[in-house]
Amino acid sequence: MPSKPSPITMDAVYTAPGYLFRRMQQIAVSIFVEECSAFDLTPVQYAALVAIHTHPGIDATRLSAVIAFDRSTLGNVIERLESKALIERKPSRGDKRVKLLHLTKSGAAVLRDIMPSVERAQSRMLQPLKPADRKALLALLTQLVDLNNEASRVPLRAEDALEHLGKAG
Amino acid sequence: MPSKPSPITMDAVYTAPGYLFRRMQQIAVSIFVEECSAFDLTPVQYAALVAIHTHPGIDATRLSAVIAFDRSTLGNVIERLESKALIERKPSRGDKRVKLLHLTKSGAAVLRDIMPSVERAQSRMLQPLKPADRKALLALLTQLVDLNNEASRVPLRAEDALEHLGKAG
DNA sequence: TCCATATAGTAAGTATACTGTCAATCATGA
DNA sequence: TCATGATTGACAGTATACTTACTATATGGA
Repeated sequence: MPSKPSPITMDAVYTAPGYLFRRMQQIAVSIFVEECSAFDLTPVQYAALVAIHTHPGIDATRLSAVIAFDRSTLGNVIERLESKALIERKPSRGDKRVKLLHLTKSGAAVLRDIMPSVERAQSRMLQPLKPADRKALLALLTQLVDLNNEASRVPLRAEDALEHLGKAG
Repeated sequence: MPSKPSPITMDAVYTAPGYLFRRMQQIAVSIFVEECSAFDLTPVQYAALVAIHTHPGIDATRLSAVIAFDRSTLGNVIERLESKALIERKPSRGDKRVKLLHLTKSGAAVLRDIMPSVERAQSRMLQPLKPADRKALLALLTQLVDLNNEASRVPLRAEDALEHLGKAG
């Protein structure tokens, strides 16, 4: 038998996981930007720098798979990083379509220097919880993101990204 | 003594709570939009509709406090809801600055009809976890968002929002 | 070789999210 | 009452995030 629709209250919003994920993401960005204000880097730009540092000579499409960010969005992010002279784009010899990404000296220095601030930011996000709860939340979240990988518009493909090494350039 | 900086790996990104919150938020939006595609409503627009339904005659500033969304952003959201004829803006008699928000008949109908899809979406987000883990994650997340409320740019002020009732109009 | 298909990067369009700023309006206190 | 400061909604500007479409280029098979 069909159940009567329950009256709509704000709990329909406040207790919904989607709402909590959104709020927490906004809080996380806010904390990150605050801790890292001296470096003028957003969380997305930071992640891109790390990935380019870890995969020198990666191209934009693979970069998007490695950090699971949208390809179109990433184009703009790359532009901003380039205009700040933190990265360089060089044409690939093998494939005229792709542009290979490398950190500049300045980009490598910024990445090195920002790390302590990033770690402070990441700590602050979970700070209000008891240590055991921090571990539990992180474990559950890691698990959930992994299990939901295919549900995301841009699934994480960490493996694919390694193929390019040695092939391009 | 100062510790040597550890080499930067992708784990600096993958295991960071901020990164996991971002990924999970994107997955959540993706699932919501998919389940609710028949209604052409975004998660933010849905939350606004619920809040306006629950607080008829609320103004934009209080609405922003009730759902903890940025005031500037909310202006655009309200515009879109109005252009879809889901809500109405009426001038307040008491205060010439404010515009009071109400659902239209159409808005109330959409809100009633979309609820099952929203609930399916919210379920799907946590589906991959075991039931006990879903409860645990939700509890920790609720706690963390609440404890971090003041760290967010737009803290939730559910109480404030109730004051307006009976005063305005 | 040539054609169909696939891919890389780009661009346009929409929707959040936040920063500032501004004019109009309101509330308060001298 | 009048000057001051606060509030409301609007706007401009920047940065994600995603969709669709487009060009240039690669690649595979007939």
